[in-house]
This record gives sequence, structure tokens and C-alpha cells, in this order.
Amino acid sequence: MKIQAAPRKSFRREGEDKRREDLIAATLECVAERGLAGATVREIALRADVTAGLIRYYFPTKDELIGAAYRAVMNRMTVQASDALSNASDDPRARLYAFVTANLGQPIMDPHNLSLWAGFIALVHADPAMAMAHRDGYLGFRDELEVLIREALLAAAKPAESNHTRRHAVAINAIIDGLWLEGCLAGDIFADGELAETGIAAIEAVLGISLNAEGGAK
Amino acid sequence: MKIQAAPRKSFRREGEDKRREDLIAATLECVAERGLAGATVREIALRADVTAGLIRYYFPTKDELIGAAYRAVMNRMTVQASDALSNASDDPRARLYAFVTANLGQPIMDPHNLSLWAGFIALVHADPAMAMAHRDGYLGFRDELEVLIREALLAAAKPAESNHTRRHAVAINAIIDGLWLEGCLAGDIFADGELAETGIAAIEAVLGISLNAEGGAK
DNA sequence: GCTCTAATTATGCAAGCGTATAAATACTCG
DNA sequence: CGAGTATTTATACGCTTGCATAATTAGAGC
Repeated sequence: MKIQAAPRKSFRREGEDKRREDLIAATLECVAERGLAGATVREIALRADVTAGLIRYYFPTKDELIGAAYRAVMNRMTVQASDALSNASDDPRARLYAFVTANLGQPIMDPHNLSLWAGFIALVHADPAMAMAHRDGYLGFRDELEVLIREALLAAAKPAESNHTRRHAVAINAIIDGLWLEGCLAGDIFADGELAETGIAAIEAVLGISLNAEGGAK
Repeated sequence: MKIQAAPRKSFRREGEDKRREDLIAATLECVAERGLAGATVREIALRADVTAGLIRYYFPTKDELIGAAYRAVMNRMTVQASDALSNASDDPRARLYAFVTANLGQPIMDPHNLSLWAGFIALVHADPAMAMAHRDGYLGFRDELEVLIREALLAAAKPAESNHTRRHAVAINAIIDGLWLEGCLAGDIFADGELAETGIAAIEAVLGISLNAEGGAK
């Protein structure tokens, strides 16, 4: 009987970009399913169908992999929201409407995204680099929102001075974030589209305009 | 030369309640400073000036200590908000006003609270027990808010049917949570009281009433 | 096809983790 | 003041973790 020499794992060489993406994707899976604590190098490697040592070949330290994963999540959500914008009509009110509903529906409003986001946010306080990464993302989001708000106000023939639009951006950003939170945490107690509807109504009230593409005036 | 026998740590016996509180407080310190990962039994014990073994005497498992700590944070914030209510006048609009500003000011709107909250929220998805604990807290908060809203609407002679007040509660809860988040994450880029002001304005717009105690009508 | 190298696997290590358990001690009660 | 017990310390065990490093191999280039 032949002695079973432990067979060495066969493998394929992959491009650097592909591997990094795979590793980040595997990391996100782990975090989503079992929290940040579940994202160990061994588990990540398993999901990426790779051995643990390889991770260090692409990411000098585990923290860097985690940071890259965080940026990937935020970027993914941003891109998804922007996609909704590019598919929207060019009426500014319709664009704001599309932006809001996109952020308050699938796939952005998802428990997995919340788990990821929360796990990272918990680190923000301790890690200055991550704190800066987060602030940039936040301000970027708010600025994008502020532009949409200003144009929607102008389209409705309302004043849109920057001190007003800034404050509106803060408030409306809060509405989106808050409803996103509620939906991620307890989406099952809300009807489909209810939160998006609620958000639109609240935003219309704050801005004092209708976001219906057709018509414009209520 | 006398051999230095390792001196056994001296200690005092404490009441069960005192010890539990101390351990929870030490846990919160750890989580706030270095995230959930920093909350190890040894570090917690160190802060509570106790040896690690004692933790298990009061909490069968570390997870139970973490859970207790989470409930303590939420409870603390709830109590602080309720305190603001009991110090408020009995005009319903003033009470809602006080409730909102309390939640959007010190000591509730604090980075430490966010770190704690986020660290725990990241576990909600993975741990059913914590998921239930969270949902209870959330619904409790929203119900309290809904009562305040209904009474404020009635005081302003506005209709307050339950299907409306529920939706308002969802939206206003989002405004509070969202602004709380913004303040915790980047409080330094906002002027003192700015977020509370913004929140009040947004809520007044959503409800269509003024929350100024004096007058009532704008 | 051979060679060379970069990508990948395999193995090991030291540190830190949560938990278990036995020994010691501060307080309570008679 | 002495005995008993609940509280606390001390020690150790088994596991997992992130990281390092040596051994291997797939694939590109000549």
C-alpha cells in the first residue's frame, strides 16, 4: 500500500488585482456573517481558497486588509447610489428622489452592510487613519447631497443660499442615515418601500418642495 | 537575603451589585478606548482592580458580561433622555423639544457612546440574543417618541391618528439618530447646539408645527 | 523545452485569549 | 474569639490568533 504523502495544494497564479479583490471579498463575507471577530486570516484565506500565508504577501498586515475592505464597502455603496443617479432623468427633483430611494432600498439598505459599517465605525475612535478615511467619505457624501439639494431647490424656484443648503444637507443626510439604520436593523417590520416613502415625505417637508418629477408644484 | 515570596494581592469583599457595576464600567472603558477587541477579561479585570477569575464568578461567560454592558449603555442613554423630560415644563411641545435637544447634546451625543453602540451593533447580526435586546431598546425608544409626538400634535390642534404618528415617529427617530451619528463622529465641525437646532427645525417641518413652548403657533 | 522568478503553500512560533479549578482569605454569625 | 462560608486570588490548560520563514511550484520569457 502506497504511503499517502500529504498532497500539496494545487494552485493557479492570479493577477495581483484579482487576488486583492478576492481577498477583500472574502473578508467582507466573514465580517458580514460573524462580525469583525470572525474575520481571521485563516477564515479569510479559506473563503478565498488560498492559504493563510498568501494574505501577508498582498497585505503587510491584517489591519491593512481590514482597512482596504472598509474602503471597498463605502466605495461600493457610493457607486451604487451614483448609478441610480445616472439612470435618473435630468429633472433635479427626480434626481434627488432617485438618490434617496436608492440609499433606502436594496442593495444598499442591507444588514450585511450595517454589520460591516458598524464594525469599522467602532474602530474609528481608536485608529486615526481610519478616522480620516471615514470623515472623507462622510463629507463626500454630504457634499454630493448638497449639490442635489441646491439644484432641486432652484428647480422649484426656491432660494438656495449656501448657508441654507448646508443645513439642509446636514438634516437630510441625517434622515437618510437614520432610516438606513432602521431598515438595516429591523427591515422586516417595515413594508417594502415604506422607509423610502417615509424619507421622501420627510425630505419634502424639510425642503418645502415636492420631489415628484411630473408637475413639480404639489 | 530573604526570599521574596510573591505577595498575594490583598482585597476587599464587595457587595454583589457594586462588583457587577464596577465590572460593567471597566468593560465600557475598554470598549470605548480600544474597541470590542480591547475588552479582554484580563484588561477588564485590571481596570476593575480585580483578578480575571473573578469575572466568571459574576458572569458565567464573557458574552454575558458584554451583553450586560450593552444594556447598561442603552439604559444610561435612555435614562438621561428621560431626565430631560422630567425637568421640562408640561407643555407637550416643550417636552418634545427637550427630548430632542437632550438626545442631541452632551452627554448623550458623545464619541464614546458611539464607539460603544457601534461595537455592539456589529454583533447584532451574528448574535440572536443581542438582536432581541437591541430591537426591544429600539422599539421602546420609538414608542416613547410616538407618545411625545401625538401629544405635541394634539396641543397644536393637529390631527394625530395612529397611522400618522407612527410614520412620524419613524421619520423623527431617523432624524435624531442620524444627527446623533453626525455629532458623535464629527462633533468638532459643528457649532455648539447647531445639530440640536437643525434637528428641531427639521422636526417642526415634518410635523408642521412649532415646538416653541411660548406661543405655540409660529 | 529550460530557466528563472514571483506567487503560493506549508510549517512553526510566541503571545494572548477565554475558561476551569484549586488554594487562600476576608468577613459573618454565633 | 473562633468556625464556616462566600468571595477572591492564583495558576494552568487548551485553543486560536497574527506573523514569520522556508520549501515548493506555476507560468513567463528566451
